Order: sequence, then C-alpha cells, then structure tokens
Amino acid sequence: MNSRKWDTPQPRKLPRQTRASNTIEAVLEAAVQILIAEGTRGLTTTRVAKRSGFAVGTLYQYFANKDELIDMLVHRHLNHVVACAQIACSDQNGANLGDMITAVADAFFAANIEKARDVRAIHLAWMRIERSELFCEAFARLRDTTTSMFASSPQLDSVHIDTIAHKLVSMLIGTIRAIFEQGMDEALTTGTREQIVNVHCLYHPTDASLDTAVSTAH
Amino acid sequence: MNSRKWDTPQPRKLPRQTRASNTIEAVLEAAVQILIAEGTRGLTTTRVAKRSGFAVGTLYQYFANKDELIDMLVHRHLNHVVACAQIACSDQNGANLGDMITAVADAFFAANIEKARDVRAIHLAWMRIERSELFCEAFARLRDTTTSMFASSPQLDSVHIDTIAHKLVSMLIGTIRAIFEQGMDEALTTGTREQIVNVHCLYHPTDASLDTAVSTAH
Amino acid sequence: MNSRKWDTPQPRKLPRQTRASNTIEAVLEAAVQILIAEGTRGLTTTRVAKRSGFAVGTLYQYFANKDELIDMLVHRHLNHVVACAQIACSDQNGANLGDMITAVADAFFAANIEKARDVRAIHLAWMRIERSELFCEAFARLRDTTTSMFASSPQLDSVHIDTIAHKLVSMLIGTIRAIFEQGMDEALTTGTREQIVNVHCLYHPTDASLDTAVSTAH
Amino acid sequence: MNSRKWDTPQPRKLPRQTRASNTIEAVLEAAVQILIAEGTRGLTTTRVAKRSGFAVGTLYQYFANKDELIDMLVHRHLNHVVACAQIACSDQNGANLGDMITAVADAFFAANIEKARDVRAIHLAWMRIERSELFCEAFARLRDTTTSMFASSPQLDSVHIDTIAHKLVSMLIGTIRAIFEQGMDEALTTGTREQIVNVHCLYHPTDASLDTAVSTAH
DNA sequence: AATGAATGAGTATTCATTCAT
DNA sequence: CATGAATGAATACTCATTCAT
Repeated sequence: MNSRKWDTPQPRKLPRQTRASNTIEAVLEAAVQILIAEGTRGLTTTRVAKRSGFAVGTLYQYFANKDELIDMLVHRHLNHVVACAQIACSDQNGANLGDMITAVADAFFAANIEKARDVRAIHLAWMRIERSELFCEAFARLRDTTTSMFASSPQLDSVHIDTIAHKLVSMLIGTIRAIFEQGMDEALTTGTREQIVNVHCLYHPTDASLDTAVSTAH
Repeated sequence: MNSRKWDTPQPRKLPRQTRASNTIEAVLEAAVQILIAEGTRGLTTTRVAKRSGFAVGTLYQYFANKDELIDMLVHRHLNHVVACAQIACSDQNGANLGDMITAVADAFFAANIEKARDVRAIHLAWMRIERSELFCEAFARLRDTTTSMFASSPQLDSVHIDTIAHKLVSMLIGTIRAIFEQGMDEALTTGTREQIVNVHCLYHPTDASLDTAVSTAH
Repeated sequence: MNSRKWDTPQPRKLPRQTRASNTIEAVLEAAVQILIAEGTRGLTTTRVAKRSGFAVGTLYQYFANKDELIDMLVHRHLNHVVACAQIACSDQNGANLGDMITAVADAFFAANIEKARDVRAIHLAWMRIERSELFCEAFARLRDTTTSMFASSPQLDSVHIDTIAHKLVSMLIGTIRAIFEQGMDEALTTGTREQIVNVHCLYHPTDASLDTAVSTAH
Repeated sequence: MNSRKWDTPQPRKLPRQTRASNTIEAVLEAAVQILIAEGTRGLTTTRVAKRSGFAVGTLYQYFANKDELIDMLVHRHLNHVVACAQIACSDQNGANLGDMITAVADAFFAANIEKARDVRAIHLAWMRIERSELFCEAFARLRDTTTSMFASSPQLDSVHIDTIAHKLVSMLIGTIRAIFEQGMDEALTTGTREQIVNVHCLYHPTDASLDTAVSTAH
C-alpha cells in the first residue's frame, strides 16, 4: 500500500541524475534566454543563475567556469546539427548527387531552423569565447560525413568529391551564419537553399539536371 | 615680420585638426595592433592609450567612450571598402554583366585584402559591440550601388537586378567573413572568387559565358 | 531470532561510538593528508570530506564547523606530546637535574618526531585559526609539569626552578617549531638538543651536576 | 611674487612620486592596522583599501595582487632589520667576540622592538602567503653578514665561525618569533638576550668554566 | 545517521571613466 | 589640451554551511 517506496527498485541513482540534469538544463536554458534578451553583455554568471532559479554556487557545481558553460551550449547545438546531417547522409547512400545534396542541405537547415532560438544565442555567445576549434571540428565532421556519402555515388569521379563536399559544407555553414547574423528574411533563406543545390550541380556538367537547375533558378 | 602667424589665413584650426587626427590615428592604430596581438579580451582603454603613446584621458578627448572607438574602427573600414566598390561600379557603367560582377568582386576583395590586418581586428572588435546596424548599413549601400550599376546594363531585365545584386553582395561579404574567420587558405579564396563570378552568370542562361563557367569550374 | 540487536547488552551506544570515532579519525587523517599535500589553501571542508570517504554533511555531524576540526587536530597532537613529557617527568622524580632535562627533552622530541607528519600539518593549520590559546595552554601544562619535576630535585634552589622550567619548555617548543618550519637539517637538530641540555646547566654553574650533564649529553 | 610656481624647479616628477609613495604607505599602514585589529581573516583587499582611504582600484595600481601586498610588508621589515644588523656588524669590525655578539643581538632586537606593531602584523600575514623564501633569504643575508664580521676577529679560529654565526642568527630569529607569537613578557625578553650572549661565549674556550661544555659541543 | 545538491554571502580582481593638476 | 592617479561598480568564482531526502 504505502507503495511508492517499494515499487521503484532503483530510487537512489535516478533522482540524483534527474536533479542534476534538470539543473544543467535549467542553467543552459537561462543562458539562452539571457543571450537572446540581453546580448552577450548581459550574460553574467549571477544573472544566469538567478534566471535559472538556482544559486551561483549551483551553477559552478556543474560548470567549471563561464566559458565551459558557453562551450557546452555551442557543443550541444553543433552535435545536434551534425547528427541530423549524418542521418540524412546515411539515408542517401547510393542515391544520385542531386538528391544527396538536397537531403543534406535540408537536414542541415531543418536542424538549425528547428532550434533557431538556440542558434541565435550561440551566435552571440560564440564571440566571447575565442575558440573556433569547436566550429572547425564540427565543420570537419560534417565534411567527412558528406565526403563518404558522395563516395557511395557512382556519378562522381573521385577527383571532385573532396572539393564538392568542402564547398557544400562551407556554404551550409556560411548560410546559417548569414541568416542568424544578418537576420536575412525567410525568402532569402529559401533562395539560398536552391542556390546551394544548383551550384553543386555545376560540378557535374554532363548531368541533365543542370539545365533544370538553371531554368528553375529564376 | 613675425610673419608666419599672419600669413596663413586659418592657422589656429589646421594645426589642431592635424594634431587631433594624428591622435585619433594613433589610437585607432593602437587598437588594431592590440586586437590582433591580444584579442578582444586585451582591448582595454588603458592599454590602447598606452600603446598609442597618449594618456587615457587624451583618448577620452577624442572618443566619447570605448564603444565609439570601436565603432569608428568598423566604420572606417566599411566606408573604405564601400568606396572602393563604388568606384569600380562607376567605372563599369554600361559594361556587360560579367565584367561588372568581376570588377566589383575584385575591387571588394582588393580593398579587404589590402587592409587584411584591419579586417581581422575589426572582426574581433565586431563581437564586443553589438551593433549590426553598421554592417547592415554598409551592406545596403553596397547593394544599392551594385543595383544601379546593373541598371545601366541593357543585358539585364529589371526583374533580376535586385536579386542578383543582393546575392552578389551577400556572397562578397560572406566570403570575406569566412576568409578572416575560418582562415581559409589562398587557394580556396581564389576558388571562391571564381565561383562568385560564375554563379551569377547562371542568372543569364542564354549568355554564352555559362559554358565557359562550367568548364573552368573544375 | 533477528537476534543481534538483543544479544549484546549495549548495542546501540558502542557501535555508534566506534563508528563515530572511525569517522572522526578518517576525517582528521584526511585533513592531515590534505594539509601536507596542498597546504592551508587546499583545506576545504568538501575536500576533506571527499578524501575521508564521507559526505560533507557527515563531517558536520561530528564537527560543529571547520575551525573545530582544526582545533581538534591541534589539540590531539599537543595532548599527546604533553602526555609523553609528563610520563618522562614522573619517571624522573628525584633524579638529578641533568637526567631530568635530558629525559624531558628526549621525550618531547621523540613524541614530535614520531608524528612528524602531523606536526607539519598542524603547523600549517595553525595559521588559519587564530587561537594561540591552544598552544599557550599546552605550553603552560608542560611548564607546570616540568616545574614540579624540578621541585622534586634537592639540587635546585627554588629560585631558579621557574626560570629554568620556562626556558627549557620554550626552547623545546621553539626548536620543534624551527625544525618543522625552516626544515633544519638533522645535524642541526642534534646540535640543538645538546645545546638545550647544556644551556640549562649554565644556570647552575657551580653545581657539580654540570659535569654529569655534559657527560650524559652524548 | 606669485612665487610658489617658480620657486620649485622640478614640480612635475616629485608630486607624482610623492602621491604614489603616499598611497603605498597608506595602504601598507592600513594593512598593518587591520592585521593587528582583526587578524588575518579580516585582511581583505576591500577593507584595506577602505581603511587606507583609497579605492580598491587604487590599491591594485600599486600591488599586483593581495599576496604581493603582504610580500611587500614582509620584505620591508626584513630589509630594515637586516640593514640594522649589518650596520652593527660593520661597526664591530675587529672588535672582540663578546662585543660583536652583543652588538648584533642588540641591533637586531632594537630594530624589531622599534617596529613591534609591524612585526606583529607581519607575523600574522606571514601565514597566509606560503613563501618562506623571504624569511630564508633574510636569514641567509644575516648569517653572511655575521660570518664576515666574525672573520674580522683574530680571536676566532675559522673552524667555528660558520657554526657560531648560524646559531646566533637562528637564535635571534627564533627569539623574535617566540616573542611576537607567544607574547612573552619583557622580562623574558631580556633574559633571552642575556642567554644569547652567554651561549655564544661557549664558543670561546679561553673561559675556564666552560672547557668541558665546549669540548662536547662539537 | 548519511548524503550531497543547493545556498549565497563574501573575495579578489578588472576596467571604463572622471577630474584635479 | 594632456595627464594618469583615483574611482568603484561590476564580475567571476569560492567555500562553509544547511537541509530535504
């Protein structure tokens, strides 16, 4: 009857785990909110703590220092985006070039749009820490994934794979950056997506799709 | 006799002006040096003053506050770049589309490469102040200039002018940003330049240059 | 059946006692280890708790606060040393002056050397709490014990007893402090011991015991 | 007539110098006061600043950090004491051993007693920073000075000079420490002084009463 | 009793800005 | 105009202590 105690077999670990992850979540969410609402300048540990509903000390129980907090913010998002792109890639193994590019681009954009708020926050946070490694590493992972996907396509001669992968990925990232930095409007976003798809078709001039790409461009 | 003072019509103002601009120049230069050498975190008013050879107080005689100093840094460069682009544009009035694009792109890149050190510094400074207006405004001016240049071309139907101008400018800016942020290597840079030129040719599919573009792409 | 509880007569108290003292022991030992390894600055309650294998909360079940923990550390050692000296004193009742001094000094040094690690730790801890009472009190006890030992000697006229006792004890303590603070080398230590024995004989120069003292010294 | 401006030839450098050293003086004095009044625990940069009558920022214009402030406190005093001892030493060149020892000991004690308040403060501060180098270095300087003074005496065979110097200096320091740490009373102090002088006479074997003692001492 | 997450007052330190000289 | 000492609000981070579980 006074059951709860007996029903759950492993009550010890889970609460801790949950409490901790709740706290972390709350802190990160608070950081995002503040970044969006007040910009980088407003992002002080005290304010993050206060908004998260926890004390400063608690924040420091989970993050060694402010930079690490921001790092985690960046990391989380980049990992998410890369993961989404990787799934899209593996779904397209053996498909034709156009589909591949479209799929990756769409997955990439979707992952970013879906967490638009975080992306904006990350972009702001990004500046304070001066560690582009995080971005570079994510960039590399994305490029590698894309490269191996392209490798599964009989359409592409191996000479171009690397170049195309590099271009694709840098355009994807560049676009995202532009969107959230300069606040381009949706329309532009869509246009950019098409452009990305088209541009890469240039690298396969024998493909019939080139004509289509060009004609749909305007 | 003790002539000099009376010979020149405006003796009081000019020297001051000169002194002032010397000071401003020295301060801005110091800021650039520090930004490059020590990053955003090292950019303190005291340090800028010391490196400039003036006292902090003097710095505040010419800049209302730190942000204004950075603003001026950004402004100066953006104005320079836009001015260069504008000259290129006016030189191409009535030329054909390909030449126009090439000219603007080249002028734009040249202006940035020429002051590469400043661009790097500005990119770092950029982060601390959160005023994208400056960039947006420069972006707009560049786009307008390009648009009116395009308008002088009989090749382009007015429907596409806006789109192409926008694309061109955003690609230019995006590229510059990428170069200085991710440190892309020269080779890539060159590739990007070609890409820019080519991509825009897509918008004029009937033009013979498309084929060339494609064939030079690889 | 579920016997254990009922079989032993005082089951509740003893286990606790034992557990308690185990905990206390573990905590104090942890404090010593940390003091030696990381210095005063590293001595935080959390760290002591963690190293002791218990939780912070548990630590606070046995010590009202951090200072009390350090107090206990100091107390324990001082009590030990004084106790050793007292035993030596009572063993020397009625002996001659030289033997008395030698015995106390040796007992004192032995007790400190034996727990050299603790002494070092205590010295570091000593600084944070500002309660010289502890030391003063131990000093007084030591002096009193020594005084009454000397009083049992027919050799000494009462005039000098207090002075000699005071000197002896302060030299003992001073020496220990010097050894652990300045890390004097063994040779010096030995020299000091001899000096202590000799110096005190100075106060009774005409006394025949001087010779004895000197000869027993090595 | 409106003279002041013209009377003083070098008005620029001095005011600065004076202002600066005044500030430093005020800050150090404030630190001493606080240490004496409130102990090590009360010594916070903010409080020191407040009591000195300056702002925290000013404090940090002269001391890189809290530890450096304390360092300077310690340094200043040690330098003073060593300097006093050195003067005493040079005054005794060629004198006899007894006078030498007496002179150094007296100079040493005088220098400490004279600044008793500082010494107390330093003793408290001493503990927070864990840099015995300062003391060791002062100790070494004192010993070297004493050694060379002894070397000027024809009375002493070179074998003993080092030992005596070392003993003398370590007793001096030990005594001072004891006085200010355990708060020994004046009477004791005097006694100690005599003891120091006497002890070292042991090393002067011409004294009849001490032959035995001396021979066992080494 | 034991736990360890949460607390938050307290501390060192920085840096944009002012102002008396 | 120039100076640079002085300012002090703001910030990151610590750690002794509590308390719900």
